[in-house]
Amino acid sequence: MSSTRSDRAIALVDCNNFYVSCERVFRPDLRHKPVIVLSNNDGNVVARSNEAKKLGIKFGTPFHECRDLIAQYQIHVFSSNYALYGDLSHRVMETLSMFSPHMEIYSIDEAFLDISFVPASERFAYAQRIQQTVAQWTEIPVSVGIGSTKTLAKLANHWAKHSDNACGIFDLTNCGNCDEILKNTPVEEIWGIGHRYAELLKKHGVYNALAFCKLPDFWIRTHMTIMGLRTAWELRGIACLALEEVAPPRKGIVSSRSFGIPVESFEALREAIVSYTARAAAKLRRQRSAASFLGVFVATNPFAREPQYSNFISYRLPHPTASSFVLIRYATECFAQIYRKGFRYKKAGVMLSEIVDESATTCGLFESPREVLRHQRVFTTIDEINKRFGRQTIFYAAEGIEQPWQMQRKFLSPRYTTCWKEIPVVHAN
DNA sequence: TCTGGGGTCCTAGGACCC
DNA sequence: TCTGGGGTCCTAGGACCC
Repeated sequence: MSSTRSDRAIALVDCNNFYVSCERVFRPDLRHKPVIVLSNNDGNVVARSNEAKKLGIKFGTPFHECRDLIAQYQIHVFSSNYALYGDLSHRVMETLSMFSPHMEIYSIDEAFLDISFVPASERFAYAQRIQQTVAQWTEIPVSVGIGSTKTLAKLANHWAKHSDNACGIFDLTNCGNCDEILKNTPVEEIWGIGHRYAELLKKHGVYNALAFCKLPDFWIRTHMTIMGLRTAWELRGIACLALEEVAPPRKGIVSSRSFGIPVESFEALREAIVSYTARAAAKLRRQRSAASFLGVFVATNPFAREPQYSNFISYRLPHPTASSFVLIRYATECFAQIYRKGFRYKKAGVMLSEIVDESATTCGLFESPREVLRHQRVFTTIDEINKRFGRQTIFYAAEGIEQPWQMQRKFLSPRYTTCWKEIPVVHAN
């Protein structure tokens, strides 16, 4: 079980309470104070500072359910500011890329680094350097977990944050008693085991990671599919998950939002649909793909006691495309077919699927190649301008100007790093 | 009053075909 | 009376992740 463990070393670097840490970069007065960040539309709590966690604020709690605690303890509240988080994430990842030639950006706040080239005895110090450099260059605190597989690196990261000596670093490749660590890790903390499988395992008397990876392969395979079996092998130190250094293109792209207020009119809802389609199309072009299938959905608020309606319609495009013009045209047509008057809509969205490489796009039978090329030039230009000067610098008139349906973000902080108008100002006294 | 958004993969079962 | 066997494709649903 242990022979392969020391050969390979994967570090999982994870930003601590990432969204909260981002808010604190330009608000150092908020250090050591309870801070929370809300999901889109100021719906639920999605990030909490350690102080807020200690006060009993749980992940995912609806905002309105914690108002009392917020008032009582003067918790600082922020709406999600993705412009800020995305930019700071990029800076953290750039910094991390200096520490390994092989890196997988796993999410907005996590990356796996292959650090097998670092001798076992120096890995802890290496992790410290990572931590210090990221802190100095970006002000974002990170934790580092090291293991011989991705799953073990994840598990190590858990202990980096939760062990008594919590310095934010834990090296499982260099630890005296791995079995003891696995034994102290509850099954629900294992990466790849969610609450359903955790329940199932506990029902069978399996409570910790050590007991889990000692289960017979056949049992795991039968009850938890091949995915569960991979997880078990990874915990045993046998790598089943490769480092994905190049993100594979998305197979589906969804752009959807809940509205800040219920929307009833055909025109306002159509604005939202056009806006989401434009966003999805831009994502599509960014990964150099084209979509063959388009879906549109609308829904009322399932939590409200009022007439409910939801519908979804999909449409096979005449040929794969990434043209916003084309996609907007079909999305609008689809929307017109499912819209029903007299409902208070809360959410709408657009899905693009059956995604192919842009080189596979063909010119439609009744389109002129010149027209298609013209479209491509227009979008390349628009995308470039929006990239340089900020999203929505150029947008479609049909997206609307006022956009009363926009999501609610009452506690939004400035876009300190991505918008000239909101750049921080230093006052000299 | 107020409840997010965006992804992945696997499996079972049905339709259909030869 | 006997009532095959193997394959593909699609879909819905379930599990997971951040």
